[in-house]
Amino acid sequence: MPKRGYHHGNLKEALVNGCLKLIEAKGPTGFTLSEAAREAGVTPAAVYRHFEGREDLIAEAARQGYEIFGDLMEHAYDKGQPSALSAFESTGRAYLAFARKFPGHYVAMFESGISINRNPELNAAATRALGVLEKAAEDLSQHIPADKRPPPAMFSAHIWALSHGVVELFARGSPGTISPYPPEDLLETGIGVYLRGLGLISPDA
Amino acid sequence: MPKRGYHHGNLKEALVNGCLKLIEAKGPTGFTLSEAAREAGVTPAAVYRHFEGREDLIAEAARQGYEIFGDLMEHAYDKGQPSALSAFESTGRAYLAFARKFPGHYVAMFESGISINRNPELNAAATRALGVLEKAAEDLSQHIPADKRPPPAMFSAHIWALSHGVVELFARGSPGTISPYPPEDLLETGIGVYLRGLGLISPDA
DNA sequence: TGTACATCAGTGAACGCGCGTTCACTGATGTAC
DNA sequence: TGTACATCAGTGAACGCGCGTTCACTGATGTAC
Repeated sequence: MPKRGYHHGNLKEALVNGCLKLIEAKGPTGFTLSEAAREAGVTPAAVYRHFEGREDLIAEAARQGYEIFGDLMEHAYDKGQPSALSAFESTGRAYLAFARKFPGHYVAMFESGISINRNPELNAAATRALGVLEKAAEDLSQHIPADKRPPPAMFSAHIWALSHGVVELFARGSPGTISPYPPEDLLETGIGVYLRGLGLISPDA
Repeated sequence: MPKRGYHHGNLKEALVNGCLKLIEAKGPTGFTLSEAAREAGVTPAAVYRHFEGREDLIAEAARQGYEIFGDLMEHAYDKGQPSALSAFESTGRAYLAFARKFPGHYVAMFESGISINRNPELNAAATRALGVLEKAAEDLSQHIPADKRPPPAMFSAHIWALSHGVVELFARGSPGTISPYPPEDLLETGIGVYLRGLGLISPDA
């Protein structure tokens, strides 16, 4: 990568990347705008050419996260078709894969306290991405025996909560919460038991 | 509460309380030592009479949290006896109740990044509290049909993850993650489905 | 009960520092002719 | 192709501010006799 002179060339992206790195290291409220600028090799004042401030920077990081997340989810969903069950399981795995591969984005999206309604672009990206999850859950929900079918929104909330919990507690370096099992296995087995409880998987599978 | 003069009387507790309040409002890295002092109506310098610094203050908040948590868990566990199932479900409900009633403590304990091994007192409190959860899971685990019994550690990791996820996503004001169901119901039904999947509850209960 | 003294828990001033934000500026790039 | 000029993206100095931490200090409390 060539060393640039007075003009950075791609400062906006560089700032987002610096922001993501800092979020991973110190959490969404643990770094300063000046640190982000330094990370990108630039004066704090330069940040204002591209963002309104620190929060605006994080919101952009979150937006980009939702874009990536949405793409991954759609791809996973399509790949699992035409079976509702396999499409669902595929999105579950993709969820965890995303959280592990893009921890900074994940935090910016779900732990930064930035409202999804902060700006229309962010809202649109989030709505699309979360829509895929909902859809996968609704598809599968159709296959649940009617007498034990929970509302799709509840069903999807359960799965999301389990996934999020696994990410937070076991897929991070969080000390004191180490599990002897890899997060992938925990999530897969956890979802498996849950689906069995709904009659979606045969009892002895 | 009488206005005190030069001597505060119970500054240490007041600082912990201020810290908890600030954690709730701004997250574990979102406030300063000076703010905590101000919250307690005292000079920043006074903090050093009781704590080594900001992190030490948070660690004490976490320790107190684990003490309360441990007490609640033990009580819930005992109350559910002698049935392993009802003891287990009782601790599950108590977990969520704790998270809702003591959000500052909860964050200090599980989201602050403070290591459980920071000091022996903290470690002892955490070990005791988490031990109750493990025990409840192990008891119940005995009742799972042998052919579908997951290792107790995995079983308890699933439940903890589900509980934590419900707390993080649905029991907070986190915008954009609102669910139409109260967190209590989500957790209760989620655990219900899960236990059914393990054959611990009859399929048509 | 009174007094002298030790201990304790807070003050407030001081320090150097990094922060966010603004501003006039300047070097680099793009474009019209 | 060359040149003049507009636009753009960054600089660096400046500002006032709140931070963490230290220090000698002082007011309040506890205790010995």
